[in-house]
Amino acid sequence: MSVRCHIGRFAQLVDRSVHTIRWYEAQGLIPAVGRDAGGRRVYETEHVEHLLFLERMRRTGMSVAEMRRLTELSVQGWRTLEARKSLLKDHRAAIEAQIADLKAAAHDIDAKVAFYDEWARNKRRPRPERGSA
Amino acid sequence: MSVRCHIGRFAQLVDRSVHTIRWYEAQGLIPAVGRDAGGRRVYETEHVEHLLFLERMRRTGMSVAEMRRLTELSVQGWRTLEARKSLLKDHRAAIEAQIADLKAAAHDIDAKVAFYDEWARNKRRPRPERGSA
DNA sequence: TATTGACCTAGAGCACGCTCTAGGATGTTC
DNA sequence: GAACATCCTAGAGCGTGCTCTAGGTCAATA
Repeated sequence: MSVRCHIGRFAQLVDRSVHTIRWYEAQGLIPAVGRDAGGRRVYETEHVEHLLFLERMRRTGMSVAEMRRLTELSVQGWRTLEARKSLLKDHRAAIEAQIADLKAAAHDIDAKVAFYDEWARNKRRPRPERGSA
Repeated sequence: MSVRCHIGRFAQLVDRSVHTIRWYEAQGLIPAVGRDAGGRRVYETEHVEHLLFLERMRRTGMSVAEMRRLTELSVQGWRTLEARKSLLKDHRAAIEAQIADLKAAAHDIDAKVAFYDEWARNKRRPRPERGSA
């Protein structure tokens, strides 16, 4: 499926606001956006794919600076493949670290809820309080 | 192990700055902090445990508003156990959603890296570009 | 041709979570 | 008793990532 559209439709496709799309472009996150005869931005399939990928990175904690770097590199073609791989591998490591944090927090919550349940059951606060809230 | 200390040591124990600790207290994240004869804050074991738990929540995306709510509830004793459980279960669901996002992103990165590798191997960009960067 | 809606630029404003400054009090050490 | 670290309050400032306003242009529709 091929795309060629103005900013409103594009914003819908990548699930960001029109304001945000223009701001992303100003931040260097969207390469080579064309204009129509009336000066309006025209987006193509590649822009959608690029932004959907960045969106996934953003939602997992990649900063605008890193997304800009990735975008800069990608407009420079094959010479930057290694640099892009390196950036992505760093982000992947950050993702793994986040997953570890999240799993630990989920475990802490389970322990806390069990603590609350015991408290409620016995109608008195249990002694060995591991982590309080 | 039992703790009774001033703000500097406390900040070390929970790995936040002294500034941040005072700010957290102003935000209602630290309940019932005592003072010594000179007016300096005195922290106990329970404060350390409370903050270490909040720190885990914070690192997994819990907002200051939610941490404040949890703190408010916890100073009110057993009557708020259900409310606390509910809040924690909501956060646990948010954590599961984050983990799903992170796993999807890791998968996307792997696909992108594979794409780059094929590009480098063939010295030309592969056709079926699923997600571009 | 008048209206309407989508678009344009430039720049201000905002929510969040800290982070730091200024000016001063306290308390331990030499 | 003087120096120095650590603490205090009140409040300003900052980095990030948007979000919105003002004032105007463009093009399709009635």
